[in-house]
Amino acid sequence: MPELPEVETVCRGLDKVYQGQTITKVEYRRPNLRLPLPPQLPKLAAGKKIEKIYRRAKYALLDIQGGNTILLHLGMSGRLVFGKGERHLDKHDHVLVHFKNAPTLIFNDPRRFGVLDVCKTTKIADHALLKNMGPEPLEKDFTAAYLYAATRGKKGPIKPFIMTNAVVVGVGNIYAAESLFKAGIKPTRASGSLTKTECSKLVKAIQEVLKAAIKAGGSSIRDYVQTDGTVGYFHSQFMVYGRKGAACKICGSTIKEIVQAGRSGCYCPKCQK
DNA sequence: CCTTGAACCTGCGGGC
DNA sequence: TGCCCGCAGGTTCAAG
Repeated sequence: MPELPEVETVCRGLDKVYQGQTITKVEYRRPNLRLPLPPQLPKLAAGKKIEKIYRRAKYALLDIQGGNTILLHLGMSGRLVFGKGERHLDKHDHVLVHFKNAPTLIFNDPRRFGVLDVCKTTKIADHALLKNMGPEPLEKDFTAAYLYAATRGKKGPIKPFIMTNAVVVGVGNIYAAESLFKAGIKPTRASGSLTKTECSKLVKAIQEVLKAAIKAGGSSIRDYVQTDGTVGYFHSQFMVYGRKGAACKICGSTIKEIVQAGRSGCYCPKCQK
């Protein structure tokens, strides 16, 4: 489930629970996820308080005492769950963070596309995983003028383009499809063919879709963090994603599916030009 | 330079 | 019931 709205929601929820809490121990149950787990982290984190938890792109960032920041990426299947006692550990519970006076935080990730790393807080923007990231979609530097300039001369299709982190972060497969529907733009359009007006519509659509999803996610953070996250609370809001063959909620046309850059996506052939 | 495709993993649902 | 196949919210790297 981890797209930007989920990560944002998780960060807000975690911050409430863990800000000011003292880590007693970081425990690895395997040596790596997508990348090796940082061997220095358990020593760096033991006895340190968490100062704050926030988000950049799809990374959760945890500032800890001593000037270090933990980077956490949930990949495709990562979840953060509260510990219920070690007897209930799942085979995909890879990292456990124990606290002096708060529930154990467990990083569970069956597919192991997730990432955990640590670096100096002052160097966070230069971290290899973050340094080439484009603007945040909900910040003021992500504008129609920016997107228009970025798309000039680009021949590739717009959907994979807006999913590129160097262009804008946090727009995953679901919200790319939903945003393009909302903006009335066909996912196969050459990026460079978008007019200024269309860029403006697309920026607005991305922002509105993400904000709405964050709002919906906010109501499900408890389920998401405390249980196994099985809920599909936002599915009912999807206009196109996962709706291949179904009727468009606006015009009734049959929703079509296409594969672009290895990712399948849906669109309405009538509403999207 | 740009774009596409494969690779990294496990689990689940559908078809037979 | 069970096996095989395709597919899944992300990112990176190599090849064309």
